[in-house]
Amino acid sequence: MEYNFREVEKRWQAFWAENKTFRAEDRSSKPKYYVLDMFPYPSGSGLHVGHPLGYIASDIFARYKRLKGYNVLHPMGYDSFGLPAEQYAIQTGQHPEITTKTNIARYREQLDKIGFSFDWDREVRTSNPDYYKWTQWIFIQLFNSWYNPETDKAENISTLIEKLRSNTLSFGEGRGEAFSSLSEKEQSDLLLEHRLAYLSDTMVNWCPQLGTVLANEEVKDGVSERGGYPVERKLMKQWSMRITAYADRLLKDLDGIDWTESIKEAQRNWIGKSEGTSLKFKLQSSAEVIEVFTTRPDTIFGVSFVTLAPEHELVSQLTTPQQKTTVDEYILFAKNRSERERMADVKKISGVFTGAYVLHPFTGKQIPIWIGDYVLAGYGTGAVMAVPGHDSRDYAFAKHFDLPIIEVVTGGDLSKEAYDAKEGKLINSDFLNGLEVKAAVKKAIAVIEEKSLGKGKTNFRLRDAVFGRQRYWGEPIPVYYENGIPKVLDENELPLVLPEVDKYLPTETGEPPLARATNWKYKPKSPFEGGKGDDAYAYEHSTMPGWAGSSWYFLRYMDAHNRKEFVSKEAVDYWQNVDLYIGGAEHATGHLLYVRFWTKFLNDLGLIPVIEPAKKLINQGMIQGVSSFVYRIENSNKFVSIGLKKDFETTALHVDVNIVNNNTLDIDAFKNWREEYKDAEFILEDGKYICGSEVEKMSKSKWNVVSPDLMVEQYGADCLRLYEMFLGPLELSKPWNTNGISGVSNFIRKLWRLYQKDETFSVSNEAATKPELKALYKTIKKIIHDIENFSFNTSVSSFMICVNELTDLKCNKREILEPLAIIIAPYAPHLAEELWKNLGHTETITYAAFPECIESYLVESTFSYPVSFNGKTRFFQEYDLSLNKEQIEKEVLTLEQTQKYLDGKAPKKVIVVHNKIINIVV
RNA sequence: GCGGAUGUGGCGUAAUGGCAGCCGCGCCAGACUUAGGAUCUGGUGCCGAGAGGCGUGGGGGUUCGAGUCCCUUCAUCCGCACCA
Repeated sequence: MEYNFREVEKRWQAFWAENKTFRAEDRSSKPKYYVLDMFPYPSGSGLHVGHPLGYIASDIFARYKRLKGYNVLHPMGYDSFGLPAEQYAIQTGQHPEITTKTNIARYREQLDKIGFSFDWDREVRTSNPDYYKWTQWIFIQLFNSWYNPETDKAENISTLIEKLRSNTLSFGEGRGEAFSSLSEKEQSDLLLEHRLAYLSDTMVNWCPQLGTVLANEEVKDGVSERGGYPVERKLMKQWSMRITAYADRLLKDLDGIDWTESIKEAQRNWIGKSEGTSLKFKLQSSAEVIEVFTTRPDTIFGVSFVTLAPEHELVSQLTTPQQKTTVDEYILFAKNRSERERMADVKKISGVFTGAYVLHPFTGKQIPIWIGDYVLAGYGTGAVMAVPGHDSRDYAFAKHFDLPIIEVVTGGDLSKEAYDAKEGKLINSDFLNGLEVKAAVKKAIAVIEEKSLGKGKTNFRLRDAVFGRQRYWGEPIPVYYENGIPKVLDENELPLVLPEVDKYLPTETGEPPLARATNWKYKPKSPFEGGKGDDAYAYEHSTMPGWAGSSWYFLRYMDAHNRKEFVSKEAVDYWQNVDLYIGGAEHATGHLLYVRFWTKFLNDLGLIPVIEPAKKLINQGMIQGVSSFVYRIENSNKFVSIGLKKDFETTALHVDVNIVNNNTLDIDAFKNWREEYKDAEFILEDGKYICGSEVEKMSKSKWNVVSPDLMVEQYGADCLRLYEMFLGPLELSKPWNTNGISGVSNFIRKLWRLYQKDETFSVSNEAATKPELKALYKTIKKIIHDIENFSFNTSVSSFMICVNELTDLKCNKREILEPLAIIIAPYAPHLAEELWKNLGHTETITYAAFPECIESYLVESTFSYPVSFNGKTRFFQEYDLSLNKEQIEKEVLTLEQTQKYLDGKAPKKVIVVHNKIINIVV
């Protein structure tokens, strides 16, 4: 009886759904294990074969853990707010909610076909009001919190107000003297400078085409990540998240989590901690000072000019009348350059002299002040002390404008380039002379601090995250404005539901789409209810960014239906955090940083017991598409096969990979593919049309998308699962090809046949032989090792070896085949369930016990030693494993073969490695 | 520029410092056959008739022994980047 995967897979999928087989228990005596996939954005084009790669791996792991006796939480949901649905809505007028629902339904259907063991009762959708109510609630907690540097954690804003009132603030600029006497608006403004969710005038990445601001992570090479539109810098009143308060903890806690080194490094880079010193330079002409930040205070005597960012606040004040026109022109020039232009000519040096001077803090010498756009306004103090001898950017600037270059550290050749290395001895440096760089840095800081010229300081590259989006399809920010003062809603007023609008575009006056909503105003309580009963107040019109909902979803799965809390204490105390998180590496500095930030914040408030969202993270590689091309001869409807195309002027056109087999075009299918090709003519080679191919990102527009549905239809879900794992190491990116899938398909049939006798299902109850037991237990050992090391490709290969061996042994015994069904169940669950049932079990295989590895079946009494001479293996000799090294050495030297290879010479040394190898050195 | 990764047959890949190429695809030969893109058997790194030699991007080193460890260099991919 052949294995009918279509019938079997459908039947078991129905069984699992009906019996809620994969439901995680909230209370259990079993140890817990939480396996999470990064939830998908439900796009209109459905899943392609790349999506399931990570899901299959996590599903295997989840199923394995269930067999190992764990209470496994393995949920799935949808990150369903986002730009594509909104873009589509703008084009078609279709409400994003409708397209989102349709897309989700399609995703669900596709996911179900692959046989994932998700606990669907816990599904979450970020665009669902029951969900975003709590996203808004967390926003309110962030608004109501500030970061107390003394306790090094977030606290309720009331503790700050208390400090301001009692004038006991021991840090900051001491602006709280008369807090109580400030107006409500002034108090609000002051508090906004401390709240973790705050409103401020911020330089934002503004994308005119998308009509919204973007976070730094959403801008790549000066253009928007989505759409690729130009992005410019613009000052706007914006909601932001004070993630910088957590910079140090986000950095430090990386050491405690088992994430890939590349992700951790990307985050370290992004946070960009740098330790140095602030240093004040007094202006020559006034009492004002320019403060700079430097990591090389040791080079202080090498300063030959000071450079300010064009946006620096002192620029207009210190520029001399003679230089004013030049400087103003330069500032205008710098301002109008888009980010993209600035990045494009990083190498081009531009700047102007202000005409003003500062005094060197130690020598008192005059130092010219320049303006240059290589200095960034947003980093440090927006001003640098230029040491052209030992900083390559200062060097380039000095060379370009012919400014002096002073050598203060030995070791370089300043006529050629700057010497940036942090080694060498200090020269021309007064009290630092003769010191090594490291010692000089220490000494310089000490002297600077002693003379109150500045102090040790840490800077981060990390910026606060802009949180508002001028978009429709996102969570409304639960804020209204009362006389210009932002106020958050009460918890019982949540969710603030996304209102209906007539169009999904900004208003004519450039307001976000939410400004189109009619009657969408905050109505305060009437005087009868104890309120003031004034006018209705305007709500905030921007919405939250895509990463808001995904920054805490891992918590919601623990308690998905809780109507009173975002997650109950009981649930989070039990489930803690994610044990295994699998997803793409593209979220390294976006989602994965924000989710860590919110986790730490919620922990500070005592709402959850963990400081990190996931203990272990694995990034699956990307599956790329292999595009196929046909070559159309210019001005014709004639296509030439790739081998002959050099004789013609041709245009390469993408062709649907589904009508190309092994680079050979299905000509009839091509003619039917599109009306315009109905009468196409072809120039063939060897009677075939051969297409060209190229590896590209899998995308609809490149016609290289392979949907998992087709694979499932043709080979079955188990085959797809095994094959995707068999492709190679999980972390590796690879182009999709189905060249090897027949091997996996054959393997499944071969495995099925092991359980058959005379064309029907039948296993024997005879006792297994030693070689049979060895074949099985060797595999069990390997599979346990492989799964626990996430080496799924090698485990598929081990299954193949095992089935090959058992086939050779003609093994048909229950003692072997029953455990075999269990160990393969995580990989090929449908097949395993069917075998399990046929073996006479009435329960699902999901909770069977994973077999222990019994080492005694693997013990051998002899070993066939490779005997090598000078490292080259010459022959094999079997010895009893009870023999010790000396005995083997003695034995092996008496062999005729050995004598032959020794060729009369005396062995210099004989190395015997027990159970491994014999090496004779001549 | 900084950081991370990866280089092994025709292809995807495998090898706790111990026989390089497991497993699979492809290919070659054969068996069976109601001629199928089924199934089964054998072969398949390169050079060589053979004995044998050479082989894990290149060059050094450590070691009895290196794909694996160290140094160096090249190539490809990814992330960050006038961050003082």
